[in-house]
Amino acid sequence: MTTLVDVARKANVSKMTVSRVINHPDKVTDELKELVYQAMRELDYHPNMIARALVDKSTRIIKLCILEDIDTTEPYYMNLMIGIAKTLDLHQYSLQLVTRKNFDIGNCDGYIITGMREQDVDWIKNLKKPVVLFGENRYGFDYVDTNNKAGTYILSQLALEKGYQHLIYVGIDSKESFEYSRESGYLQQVQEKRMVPELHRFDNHSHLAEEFVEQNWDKIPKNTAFICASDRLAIGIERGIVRCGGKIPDDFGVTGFDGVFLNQVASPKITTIKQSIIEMGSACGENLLDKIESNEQQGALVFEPKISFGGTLRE
Amino acid sequence: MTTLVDVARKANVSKMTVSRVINHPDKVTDELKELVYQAMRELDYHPNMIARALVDKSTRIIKLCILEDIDTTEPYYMNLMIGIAKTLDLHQYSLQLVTRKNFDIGNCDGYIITGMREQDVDWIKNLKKPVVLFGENRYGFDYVDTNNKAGTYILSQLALEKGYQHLIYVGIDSKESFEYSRESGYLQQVQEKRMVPELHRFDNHSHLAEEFVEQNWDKIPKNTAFICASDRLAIGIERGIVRCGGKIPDDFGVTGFDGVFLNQVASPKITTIKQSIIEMGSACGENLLDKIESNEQQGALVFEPKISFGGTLRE
DNA sequence: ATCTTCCATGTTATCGGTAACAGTTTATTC
DNA sequence: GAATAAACTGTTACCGATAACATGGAAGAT
Repeated sequence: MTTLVDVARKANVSKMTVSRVINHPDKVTDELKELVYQAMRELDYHPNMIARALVDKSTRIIKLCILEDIDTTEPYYMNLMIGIAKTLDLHQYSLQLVTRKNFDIGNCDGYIITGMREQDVDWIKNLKKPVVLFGENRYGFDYVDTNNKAGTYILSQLALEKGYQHLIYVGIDSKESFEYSRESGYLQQVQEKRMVPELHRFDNHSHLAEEFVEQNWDKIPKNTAFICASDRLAIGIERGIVRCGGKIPDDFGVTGFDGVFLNQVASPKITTIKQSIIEMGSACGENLLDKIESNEQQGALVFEPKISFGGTLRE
Repeated sequence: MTTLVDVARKANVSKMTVSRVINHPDKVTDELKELVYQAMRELDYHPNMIARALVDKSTRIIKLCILEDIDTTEPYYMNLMIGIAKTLDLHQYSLQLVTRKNFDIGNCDGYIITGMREQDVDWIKNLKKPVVLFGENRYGFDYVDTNNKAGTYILSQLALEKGYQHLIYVGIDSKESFEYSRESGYLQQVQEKRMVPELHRFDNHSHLAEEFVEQNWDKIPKNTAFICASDRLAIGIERGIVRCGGKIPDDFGVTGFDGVFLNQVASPKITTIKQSIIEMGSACGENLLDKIESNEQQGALVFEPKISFGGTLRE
């Protein structure tokens, strides 16, 4: 492996000059810089990150901590990791997957945390390394997320444009920030149109939504669209309607949120918000690395939602 | 952060002695060792992996390279990563997720490769760091996998015990080693019972298996069990049988292989081989780390298959 | 023309460990 | 009991980089 010294020898300069060419190129004359660059090229030199890390007491490790139960069937986290890993690789950082349990084993330069709930706030506040959350929050932590409010807002709008006359919101029964945002997107749309909002909340299981439809079938008028906070709930609603003999999308509309896996087994497919988790993961990594290098708050990174058209809203 | 020198000072020895207590404890007297251990405890000392890595030119990075298309809906790779990460964490290694494209960016101490095909063999042979494959192979590479042959063998056996009188094997149309093994497990069972084998092969898509059943429905006698090389194919067979009016499990049996995701949406659930990918991932990590530290071939690690009972074979 | 000041470069020490060698003590041998 | 081997422990150099300080020469000030 070629080292700084090899390059220095070849370029006839001290190794410090080489180091400077890499880290503070403005402090070296163009002439020498050219020599050094050439030597680096000829020797195919790549700085040894380990040595550098030893000096500046860094680790070049980023820990990804998934606080939710990850034993799910969703490719969500896989995509997230792929996205993060992609960025980190480019900057020669490596990704370490940890759980709350082995969180403190080994050092790192920063954290990406996802699935944060209220109870985790203090813990996160006390972390001594930069943190970026994946998922919006209202505690001032930097984060990356889809614009949740805009998502339900535009889906509600679309449903109304398609002529559905009642909009029922089916939310997740949790106090997480994204849920509030999704609710408020629906509410805003409904209020702008001077309609009466109707909200229901369940744990995020399709069968609960399905039961809800079955038990309230007689009270649900035709021409209703359900704006759901997740694809999972949307699938449940869809199944409930089908089972009760309702016609989708002619008499009833359904929209979801997520666009990851479940959408692929539903029939017809749910019209939903598509989130490019990979892309968002990349952004997450970049945000964190910027933060590490600049030591400054980077702010939130919000992705504008895109509708993924399925067959659960009229054409 | 406490260092070797801090510990040495506290224990009144040289830092070399502390280093030896950690790496070659047999070369230090018990008396000093005790002193050092105590100092380490009191100071909560943890060796700096970066410094160590600088000396022995290691990186403490393991690259996981997934050669197949990972944009699937299976949680398979997620589980694999969780398993690997678990072990690596314990040994203060970190996991880097790479694709063939960015494979060479940055150094590492070893590779875990999955999804290898014939065309990758030469490339893998030329890698200069230890490699463990996830998935069996016949090129002499160390690997971790389920005992594929035993899997179809015991499923075939089970089907026969349940009284099905014909066994049809539905395989994946590929030349990968695991497929050969699964075929041979079926074949061995069938031959032991002096039955006539019947094999069909398709790309690993459920609809192909489904079409096969529909097109050959009249030729398939009652009391047949289908031994499938994947859950995906099994689901297709199941759907085909249901669509043609066949009764599962009374008149027809179906078994799969994998037990990861698809099993959860099938109705009835497929009787299949359950693979604990997480556990296998851990084993993979351990195997590789042993190899790195001992510099010796570790051999294959084969997990014995376990049947996951669904509703596609008679009670 | 001499004294600063500034800028580009080189030298030294350091990060936290480990290997190789040196020195010291204890045990073994004849 | 002196010579020699064996067993510990300490010293020094080094891994590959960077920061802080030292040096030397050119430009600017007086």
